[in-house]
Amino acid sequence: MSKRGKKTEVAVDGENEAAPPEAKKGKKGKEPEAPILYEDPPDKLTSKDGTAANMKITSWNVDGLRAWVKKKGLDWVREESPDVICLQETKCAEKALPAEITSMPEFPHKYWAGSEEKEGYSGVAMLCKTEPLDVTYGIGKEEHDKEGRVITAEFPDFFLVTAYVPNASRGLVRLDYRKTWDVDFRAYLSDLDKRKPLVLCGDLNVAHQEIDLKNPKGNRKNAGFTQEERDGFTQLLEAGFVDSFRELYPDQGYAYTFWTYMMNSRSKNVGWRLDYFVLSKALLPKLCDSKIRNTAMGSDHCPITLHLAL
Amino acid sequence: MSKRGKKTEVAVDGENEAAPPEAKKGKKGKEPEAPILYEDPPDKLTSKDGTAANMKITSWNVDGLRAWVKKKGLDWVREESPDVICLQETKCAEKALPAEITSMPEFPHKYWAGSEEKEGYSGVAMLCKTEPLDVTYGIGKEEHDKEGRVITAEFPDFFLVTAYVPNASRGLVRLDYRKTWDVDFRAYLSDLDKRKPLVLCGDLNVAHQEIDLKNPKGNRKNAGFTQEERDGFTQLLEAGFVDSFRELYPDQGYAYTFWTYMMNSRSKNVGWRLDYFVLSKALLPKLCDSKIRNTAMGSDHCPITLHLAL
DNA sequence: CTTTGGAAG
DNA sequence: CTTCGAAAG
Repeated sequence: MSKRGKKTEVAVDGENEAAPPEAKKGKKGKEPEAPILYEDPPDKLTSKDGTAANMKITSWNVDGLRAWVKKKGLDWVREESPDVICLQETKCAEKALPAEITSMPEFPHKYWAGSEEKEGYSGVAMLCKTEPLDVTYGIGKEEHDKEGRVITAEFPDFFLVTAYVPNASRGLVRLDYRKTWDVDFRAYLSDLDKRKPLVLCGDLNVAHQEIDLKNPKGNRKNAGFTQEERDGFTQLLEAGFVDSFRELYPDQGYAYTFWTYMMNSRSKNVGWRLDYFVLSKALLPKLCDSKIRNTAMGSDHCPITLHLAL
Repeated sequence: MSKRGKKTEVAVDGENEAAPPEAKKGKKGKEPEAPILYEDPPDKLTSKDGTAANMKITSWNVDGLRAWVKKKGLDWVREESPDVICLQETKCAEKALPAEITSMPEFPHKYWAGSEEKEGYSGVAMLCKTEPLDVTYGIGKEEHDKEGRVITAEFPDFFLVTAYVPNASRGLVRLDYRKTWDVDFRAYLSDLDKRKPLVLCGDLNVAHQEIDLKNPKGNRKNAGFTQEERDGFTQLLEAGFVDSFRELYPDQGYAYTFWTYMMNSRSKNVGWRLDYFVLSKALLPKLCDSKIRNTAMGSDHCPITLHLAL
């Protein structure tokens, strides 16, 4: 097989695709293009009916908690000062957590989930300023709950679910598993939603539509943009949920939350929107804003922040 | 087994053994002691009969060539400017060598040996200003020659052998193999010595006598100071070779070439003399000096340099 | 404590 | 490209 042929197995985020289509018009295609960056507008702190925001939630795939702490990720969190911070891909056993985070007084209530098999793989966390009514781990299915991917916290007005959805992987070797996950996870969320509206946040490992990644054409066969994964997300929305960012900014392109470390993708804004706040439709009246904090560094993902007026 | 009991498996190079015995006399043993450092005296550049040195050889266990290059190891080599530089523990396949070293014009003649099985394990190199008459790899025994441990170069007046001797390892799990190695390596050197006198340099992974490491008492059961390894070195000398440093400085203690990265051993000079220039007795009249360059940084070993007047 | 390749992303 | 644990020292 030729080198070019093999390329379909990895994400198409290279040099040639750095410039957006518009910028290429009438150009030789060789000179450097100014990357189109998405500038997160000022936070809107009221809901549609004018109620003031009183709940701020941040989600960040940190790609290794220990490295991220060293890169001053916690300083950014302190500055952002959300009521809840949800972290994905902590890659850290609870006993190996740095004291900087386990002793953080701003968040007295801390919850950790890690992979039971592979150390340093997957893992999510939720840190809260106020204590949840209840906290549970996983989605209630043995086959999915050994990799530390989901924490659910119950608050008076909503469930908060943070998730690190399984990556379909190079060569899509785990796409079949991902499809099973998507079905079961959706069932889990639908059940929760019957009890109380919910907020789902985290790295959902899918770019939903073409607008949600820089290179839709080249990535149709790649993990994160297969038809199966996109359909999974569509089905989630059809089950009564909304993509809060897309709800508020239906036509906003170049708004990504992940850039591969390879090929200087971030500096060229060759990225993907993989991180979401997905809300039960019942929470839509409470939605104030859904932000992409793409200037925050420390991971290959950037944080996202949600404002609710409960 | 208790934690204390387990401690016999690893080298005793800790805090408690930092201070040399003399310094402890009449002290509580708690206050910090000034470490006794060995200061390498100025190089002597003539042999016993007054002939000027004309061959300079340096040997350095670099503990990972690529990291060592990044830490400016090559700058030190350029400054030292030996006729031959021998490197051990390169941990680098030939195809992965940094251009900084493969293109180094000071040494037009470069020879590499790497582990055939495990990538990034073991490996030695020899870089020469003048071309050797012949270069061979290994010691002519299949069972020993798959780990890239020996290069032999023939020069007009001597063979130069550089070696990275197998570590007996934690728990001495490889001590049996080491004993076999010692026998076969000694036979190899004896055979060579029949043809032409030789210089053996490298990490011989043994501290010969108590004077050759900071904590002889605690390390009798540890790799590098077992009776078996020490006897192996004694037998090598009995086969007609001399430890050039010890020959010139019979009573010099605190002269080490290796300090574990653990427990700040180097700053306390808690070390071992593991790197040697061993000479055929016939070369003794040519010996000018045998140096320990313990200010050179970039590895857990320091370089050593030999001056000969051929 | 530090290096390396390997899995994973 | 970067994270991590593993093996090795």
